[in-house]
Amino acid sequence: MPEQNQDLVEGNPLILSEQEKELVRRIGTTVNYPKGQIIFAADEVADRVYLIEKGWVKIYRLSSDGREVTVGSIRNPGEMMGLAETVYHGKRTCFAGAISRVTLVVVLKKDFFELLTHEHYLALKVAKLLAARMREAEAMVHELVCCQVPGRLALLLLKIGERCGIPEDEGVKIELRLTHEEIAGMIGTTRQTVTSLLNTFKREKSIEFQGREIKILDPEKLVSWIV
Amino acid sequence: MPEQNQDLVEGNPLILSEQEKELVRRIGTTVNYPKGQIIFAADEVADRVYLIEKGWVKIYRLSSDGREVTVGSIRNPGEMMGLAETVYHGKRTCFAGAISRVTLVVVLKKDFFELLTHEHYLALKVAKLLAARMREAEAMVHELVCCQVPGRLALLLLKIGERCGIPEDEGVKIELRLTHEEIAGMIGTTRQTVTSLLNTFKREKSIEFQGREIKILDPEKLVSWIV
DNA sequence: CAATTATTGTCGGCTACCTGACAATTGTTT
DNA sequence: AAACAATTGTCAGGTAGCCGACAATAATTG
Repeated sequence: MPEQNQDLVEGNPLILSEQEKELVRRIGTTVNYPKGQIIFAADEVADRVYLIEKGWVKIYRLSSDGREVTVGSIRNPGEMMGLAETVYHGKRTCFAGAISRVTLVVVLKKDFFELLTHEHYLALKVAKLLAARMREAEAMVHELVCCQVPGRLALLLLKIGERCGIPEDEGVKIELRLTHEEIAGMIGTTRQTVTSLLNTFKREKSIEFQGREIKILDPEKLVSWIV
Repeated sequence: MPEQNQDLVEGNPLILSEQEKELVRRIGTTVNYPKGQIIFAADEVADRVYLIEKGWVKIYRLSSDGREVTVGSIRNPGEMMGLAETVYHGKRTCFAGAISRVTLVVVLKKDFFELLTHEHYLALKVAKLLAARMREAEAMVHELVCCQVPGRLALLLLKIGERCGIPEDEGVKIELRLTHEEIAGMIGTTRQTVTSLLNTFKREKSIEFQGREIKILDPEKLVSWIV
């Protein structure tokens, strides 16, 4: 059972506290999705929000040539998703896909808004959450503009490691079984480039492969790729 | 006097309504900044938010080699700024610089939060605002990943035109007097590339220069650059 | 368990775009 | 008006990373 990096829960505005989760659970329905399932799609009406209980979800758009572009980051257990579009407008602009087997609490927009007006400190929490995501998105833009591909890949690995990595002897294991194609979509490059760079990182012993999982051995070395 | 595209005010979540602005004005102080002035800087304590009354502001970060990277879009009159960082954490992560002469209403965090709890529908407005910005940032990421430089420049011109362009006979004039360097920072490319592309656009009569201002003559042609 | 599909590894050519360098023009200061 | 600074225009390398193609594994399916 992957135990979350505990210091990230307290004070992390992205993750709901146990009480907050409880409030959401009370007005929602729990649902399971198998790996690979699409949870919502672009152009659908955004009439519900989700709380992730178990598993990971990727938020992506489709480019004109059909490639998946991960515009948000990966959403972890304890996070909400589908928030921005539900709070704001009518329609989804992106897709949400289950990276692993996922358990979600689904809450209808109407019920969610009612909760927000009653527990009105929650409205502030939502604002904080969106603010934190904003910052993340801005950081992403910054990286895309300033770093080249090796740096972006190194950064991605480090970020994923921090977010949902499992500390082990001699490194941090990333249990998400991302394909190189998925990784490429997250940092704006091609599959081939990801393959070759990961092998470069492996050769210099920054990372190691365990089956299809990646283990970060030397974060320092990865950092040095970030130009 | 640049009159805002009226249909963008109603229903545009980025721009405050007249009543909302009035509420903000009542608890804030009006200040003027000359063109070029830095309004806030990275690492400062984020203890205030701003309402833009007149002029335009760019939100940017500095890359390690000193280039300005515009991570948010340009902020227009009627918009708030400095919101995300004030709502969320302690410190600014980016800079705000006056593109033109600017008039702002400055509101202290404490007072702003008090307003939010009293006029609690305003908290929802803030959430909506941040949600809209999120979407914008995600669109930016998508563009950076999927479009090449000519497409990104075309898109930028079209977006600026829509946001703060002034419809004229035979086109839309962009009154912001952006330098090619500034434009480069907004789409992640170099100054030289911007210069040469703008001239390409001029040659095909998609745009025209009026002094240092740009006028969009043929949006269709610009769209066709977006691969 | 074989058969099929998905994922990874590798390589050569190609091109979009960056880098640096310098001249021409425009804007600003004294 | 002269002097200076900032912005724009242009051009010749150089290169990071894309594209296509194919082989080698690994994972799924019937």
